Amino acid sequence: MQQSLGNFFSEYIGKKSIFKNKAIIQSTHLPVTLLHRDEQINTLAQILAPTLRNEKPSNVFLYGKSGTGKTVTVRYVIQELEKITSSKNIPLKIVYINCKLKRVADTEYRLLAELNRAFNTSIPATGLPTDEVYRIFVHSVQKENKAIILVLDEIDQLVKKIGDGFLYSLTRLNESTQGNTISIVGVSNDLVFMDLLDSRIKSSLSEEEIIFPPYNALQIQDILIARTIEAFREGTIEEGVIEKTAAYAAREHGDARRALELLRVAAEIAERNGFTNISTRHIDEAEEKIERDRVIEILATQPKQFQAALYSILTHPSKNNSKLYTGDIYELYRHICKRTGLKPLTQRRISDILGELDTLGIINARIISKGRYGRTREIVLATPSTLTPKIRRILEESLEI
DNA sequence: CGAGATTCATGTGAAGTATACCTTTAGGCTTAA
DNA sequence: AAGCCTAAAGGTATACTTCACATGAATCTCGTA
Repeated sequence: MQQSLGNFFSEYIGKKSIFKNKAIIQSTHLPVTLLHRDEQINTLAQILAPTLRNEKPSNVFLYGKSGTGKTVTVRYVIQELEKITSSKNIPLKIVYINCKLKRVADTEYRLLAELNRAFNTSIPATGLPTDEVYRIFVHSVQKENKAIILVLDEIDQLVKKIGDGFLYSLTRLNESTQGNTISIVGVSNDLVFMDLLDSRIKSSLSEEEIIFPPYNALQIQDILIARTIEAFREGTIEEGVIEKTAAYAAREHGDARRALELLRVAAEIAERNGFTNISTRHIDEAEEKIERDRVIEILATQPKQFQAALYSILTHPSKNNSKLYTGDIYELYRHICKRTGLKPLTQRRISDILGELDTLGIINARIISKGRYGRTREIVLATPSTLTPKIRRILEESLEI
């Protein structure tokens, strides 16, 4: 056994890797040139350029569905901007925050705390008044004495959750930081997100807007080819793989990030199974694996109560696939709490939790009215049924059932 | 038969509570002069 | 006397509970044709 492991390792070294440079297709990689986004890059650069002359640039909003290159464009422009500012000693600081990450920036307070962290000021998780945290932030800004560009990625998530008040506070911050301007670059996946905003905020925040249209299949192919040339050894990609990947991605509103991920995971699968080439079959496997990993990742990081609620949905004895309703779930949930020693929450709270599980995309919880028989959420699992046993095992383990 | 009232099961908003954690402050102790 | 530590006081954010009211179509009621 151990002998063969040694063989395995030495063989592993001897084997030629499919990858030439794996980092190229990892999601953190920032390519040297961005394809098919010249217009957006130029516009954004023009908007932000005034910082180079110590003038406050307009606030900008970037729209576009996921994987249309928003984040990468921002990162690219930021990088170039920072190169200039640091070489010419222009006082500018750029802060990038992803609002989607739970527990990092999903309330106003936590966003502020994160902002302060960017200025190397640590803020306790609780205990301070929010306006105190604002004051600390203003103080840090003045101490650094630089113009600030604040990039808020996935800002729509945050606004949906806690409203738009914080945006108002942020724009007003300019009045209290004498001389040091703060500009906001908002990035949103939601195209109609603006409608949720208060009109005052809307006008001050979206002085400029940049739209990111989805890539079409050909553009995705371009992107994939450009990356694969650098990332993979020559001839490791079989005929039709690129096309198939692009087609998959185009089906999902032209999501380039997804396409690249698909390709990377496919390569990993191929390599692990001892293939020297990536074939279309690996793409299919990759698609499955990505979905699996995503669900499992979400699951594992959920609080116990969420897991218990989900477990109720999963194990509810609704034989003939009949629809599940909040009441049914809650009843079973209480049972599960009793068995696991978990303190049962109220139905009110479970109602909210079901809503959150819905936004996480693990379940579909549609609110319906059954007329005479009341109003409730109609709940269906949103995960592929092949995953159910696995999810179940994970939950059972975590809940110690 | 059809318009309007009723009904159910739960959605939803607001206000209150428990918990965990923060800063400030005051008192007591130690230390150095 | 100054400095430091500790504990209590006073305050906050967050997750949750409690209370009260809102929702909306199936069903019921009852006047009318």
